[in-house]
Amino acid sequence: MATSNPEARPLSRGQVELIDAMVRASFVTMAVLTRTAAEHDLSLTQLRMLAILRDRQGAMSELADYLGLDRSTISGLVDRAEKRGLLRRTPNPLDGRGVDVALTSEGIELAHRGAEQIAQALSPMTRVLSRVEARRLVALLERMFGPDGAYEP
Amino acid sequence: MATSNPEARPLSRGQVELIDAMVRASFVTMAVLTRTAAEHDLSLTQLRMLAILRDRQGAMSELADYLGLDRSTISGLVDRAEKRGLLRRTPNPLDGRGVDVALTSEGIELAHRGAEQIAQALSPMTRVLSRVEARRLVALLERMFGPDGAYEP
DNA sequence: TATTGTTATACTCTATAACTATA
DNA sequence: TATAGTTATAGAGTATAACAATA
Repeated sequence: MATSNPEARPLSRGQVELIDAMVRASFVTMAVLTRTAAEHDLSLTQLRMLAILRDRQGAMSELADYLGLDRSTISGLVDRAEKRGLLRRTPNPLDGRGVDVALTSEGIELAHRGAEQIAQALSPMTRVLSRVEARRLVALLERMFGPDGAYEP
Repeated sequence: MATSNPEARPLSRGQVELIDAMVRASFVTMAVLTRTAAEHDLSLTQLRMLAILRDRQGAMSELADYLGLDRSTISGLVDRAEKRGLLRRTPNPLDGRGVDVALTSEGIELAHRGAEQIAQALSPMTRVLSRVEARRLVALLERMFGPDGAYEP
């Protein structure tokens, strides 16, 4: 439900400008990510799943937590990726209900190439900044959104 | 197809850190946008459409250009929004083939509330920065992604 | 009883292809 | 012929509800 909050704290002009800039930058960044994923016939969600599984394999339910999606949604995502040979399901030996998921070598390679290609696709923008500016921007973004690892793309 | 480019220019460590930070920040921002839209039973695409139409009404095909989507996709989006009373189609009086789209007052109000609520939802993060830092961040983002208006969220 | 995962169902988003009406 | 828009179709992503198997 829409929690209407008519007495929200008013935002300064500078705050609004920053929010607009962040939203705009995010849309551009996501568009690059989506396009890069599509070049490999992957959705953004599939690419995120590969990125997560590259760092840590685990149970279906853990995957659901990381991606913030329902378990039934994960079943479908894993189905399609498994059919493409990108990952494999294995029954959890300790819990008869559990199913673990791990990338195949093909999946690992695709995740790696995807990450590399995203970086290349974004680099024309990031290269605009000097070394000092880049470091400053990273520091500001981490102040706002938390340091490395707080979120899993 | 995946244009594999094995000889892409290598990226410095600083560049990679900046790219990672931008991607992470974008995912967080988009998650806030998606959640806020969902509170009004809107998809992110629907919210974008309302935001675009708030600034300028126009032809279906213009909407397709702004959103970067196929015209057939726009037909469906407009169908559902029209059924909800958020916008209205009117035949273009100058071109018998054309159909113009404009928000209803209900649509305008929802677009306005949506934008306000997004700003409120993002403000806990942006407020972390001082006035000077915020201004600096906006300048850096605009250097990278172009100034206001280059992209339409 | 509670949890894990799957399945059935329904809806949105998206593109492609085929179509119509107009230019 | 070319353009604007719609429709039919197909497939992915998503959630809810119902379910089976296991804990």
